[in-house]
Amino acid sequence: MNDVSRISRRIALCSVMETIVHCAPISRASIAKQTGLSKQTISEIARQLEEEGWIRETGRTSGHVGRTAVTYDIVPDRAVIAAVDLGGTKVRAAIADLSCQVLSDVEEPTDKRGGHHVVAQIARLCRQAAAQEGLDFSKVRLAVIGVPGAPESATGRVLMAPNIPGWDSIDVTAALSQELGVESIVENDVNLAARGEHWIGAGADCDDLVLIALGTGIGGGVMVGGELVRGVSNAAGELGFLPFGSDPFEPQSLHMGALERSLGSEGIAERYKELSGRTADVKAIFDAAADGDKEATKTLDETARLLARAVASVAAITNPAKVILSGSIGVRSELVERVHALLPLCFPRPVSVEASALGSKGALIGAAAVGLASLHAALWTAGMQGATIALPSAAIMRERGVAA
Amino acid sequence: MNDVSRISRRIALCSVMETIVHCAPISRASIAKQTGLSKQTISEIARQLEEEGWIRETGRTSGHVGRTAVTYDIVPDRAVIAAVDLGGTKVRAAIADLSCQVLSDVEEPTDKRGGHHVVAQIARLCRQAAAQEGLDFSKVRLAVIGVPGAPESATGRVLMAPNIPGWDSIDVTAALSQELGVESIVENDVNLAARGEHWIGAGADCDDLVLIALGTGIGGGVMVGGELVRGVSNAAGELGFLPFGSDPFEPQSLHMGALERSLGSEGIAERYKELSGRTADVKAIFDAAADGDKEATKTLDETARLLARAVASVAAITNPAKVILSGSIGVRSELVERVHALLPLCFPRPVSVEASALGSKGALIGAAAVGLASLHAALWTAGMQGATIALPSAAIMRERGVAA
DNA sequence: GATTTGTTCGTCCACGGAACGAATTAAATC
DNA sequence: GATTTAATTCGTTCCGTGGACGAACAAATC
Repeated sequence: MNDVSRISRRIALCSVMETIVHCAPISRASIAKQTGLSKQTISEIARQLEEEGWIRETGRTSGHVGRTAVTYDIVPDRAVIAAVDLGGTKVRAAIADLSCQVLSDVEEPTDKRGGHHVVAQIARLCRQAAAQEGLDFSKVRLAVIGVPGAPESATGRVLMAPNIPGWDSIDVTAALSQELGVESIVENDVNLAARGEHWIGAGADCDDLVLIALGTGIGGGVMVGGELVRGVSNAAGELGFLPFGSDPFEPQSLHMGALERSLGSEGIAERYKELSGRTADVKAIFDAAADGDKEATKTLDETARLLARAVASVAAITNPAKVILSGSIGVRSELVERVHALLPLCFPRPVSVEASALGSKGALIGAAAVGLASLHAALWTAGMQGATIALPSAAIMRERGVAA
Repeated sequence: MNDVSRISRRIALCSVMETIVHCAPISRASIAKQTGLSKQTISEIARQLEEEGWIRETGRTSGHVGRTAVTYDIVPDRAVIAAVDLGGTKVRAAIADLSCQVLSDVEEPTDKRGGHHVVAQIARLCRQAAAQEGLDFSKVRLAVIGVPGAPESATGRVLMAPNIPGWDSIDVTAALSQELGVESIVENDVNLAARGEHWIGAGADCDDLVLIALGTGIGGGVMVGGELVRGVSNAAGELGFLPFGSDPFEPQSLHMGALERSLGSEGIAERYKELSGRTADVKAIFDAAADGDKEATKTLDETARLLARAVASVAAITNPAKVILSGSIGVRSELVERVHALLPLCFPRPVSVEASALGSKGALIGAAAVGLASLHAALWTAGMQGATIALPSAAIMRERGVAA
């Protein structure tokens, strides 16, 4: 027997697993109803899954007419993944299990020495996170690492990550895989944040969205049809290089993009200085504006105009249902509200603009989402073209008490 | 037997059809080798396909050791589709058959009365194209119509199509389906052009590309991972609304986008007038520049700078492997070369920029591509998630003598 | 004779449906 | 209130069928 004839079992198995992940605990009869497969097919598959340790009996139904049913549940720690959010100042790691719970979040300041030190730090944090849940690290099958910068898939290097010295010259993916002993996926952190919001955050209700992260710099995560857009060199969503805000043809705009120069935190501070003559960091400018400082208010207005233009740009190109603002600066309601007011003045179509729901956990949750989807795919769909096991919906996750 | 158990046959059938479409004429033994299915499975399926009239014997192999093989081929006119490119000034229609040949291109000036008159005209042209190939119109299964504007899938109206009066208030899709008696798909013409270039044009070697059409106005077709990006309201690629070029917050920018106002043909002519005081249309400006007119040259420089910024914008957001310039103005080498020179000055990553290979036939070929893919899907994949029959590659099509 | 094509035959996987026993609740009767 | 009966649901066994594969073999050609 070759590929094709076993494929129906594969499909059946996937749809059973998906149903259990979504609806556990659930009886075999219910699975049969949901999947449309016959009861004895379900029984066969359930027997196999139980033998292999993926699921187990957890109880029985009661209280309604008819025979009680045995209910099955995922064995959550049969396989887990590690999710990591590497920032310029701190690293966070978490473990996510097969039932899609995100567990044991640990955190540390980023090792300033960069290079292999950070690789080792990540590996240590992952082990620590696993240990904290009482899990043997061998249960970890995959690590997803969100990084600020553009991972280059061919070489494993991470380009444009100024806060992590040395990562543009070592094969980070290989080093991490080696250090952890499992496959690792390195992905841009803003992309992951978008994936996170799409799973259980502000974008859970739409498959076409863009997340704009505004902090020290500006970045974007683009999703089309529920899939992340990575681009040919993992550089999609580099909104900092949108050619307006400052003169895009000035040579410096090749290093720090035209928009980033005027919309990044430095640019905002500079604008305030130009208007008022005073030096202040972004937080101080927000405070000053709240206290009625004219120039600070003007600075925020100007900033929001640029942000609105950035939103208009992505809306013009990918026409998303929603644009999510995130990052320490992007989530400020002063900005979000200004964008609400300004966007209709420069873009004719309605675009829903919202602040991030997951905040600083976005990238970590996104890493979990990517990792779990990838794990499911590796374990069960096994190369079936187009077949995927959807993650449980935001509604289900809320029900299970996973707060954002 | 229900869905699941028949699925392996479905998959086998799809992969046999794909192989025949790609490699016809081909023997059953070769199909078996290519698909990995066993010889007798292929024989069974071939028998069924022949009975249903999809394929037929066309010859026998000879000249090599061993028994001669019977070769099979698609019955090309067993089912065909109609492809239509509706422009503001003319309508073109073509028939494309199952073997993916695009036949019998007919053309007419667009009926200026708009509305149902244009619907009727399209239907007539489609019938005419079929008749020209000696095909009974009942062979046509599907029509794909490229239109300038944004089709609204919910209502079937076509928004923002100023040259076709009335189409923003009638259900065009339904009217066409009714008039033709077959399902019809209405799609933005620039999107289709992108799809066409991706199939057998300048973008045949990459799955992430953006086509920018520069003519009277400016539009974009975005492909990510080999799929068209339509956006939540079919308005992806509305590059005219990129917020630079003119002041995006001027109220008029809500009607004609900021970039379109300065990069559309009117904007170019206006720029020339401002610089030189002379009135000229775009073609005359190109001619004047060729004759050494300083202001005309300056106008083109300015235009190319804006175009380069538009390219930079899409490159920053979706990071395509290639940007294809098309449209009567966009393909001019004077512009393409200037963009080649200017883009590296305002965008740090390499992006391949090329002129369209299909020219004015792009949308028509794209419509054929969309239609054929959809027809294949309807006939054989029949709702199998993720399964697709790929169109024959550009190389195969070239071999068959389909010139761009 | 070597090689390739295409058919026939037997086998095996996998799904579905019917029938049935088991387990439980709801209703009816004593 | 206790007991019997009906209804319902769960899960298994058994059998039929679709469909793929491999082996063997006939046919056709160099």
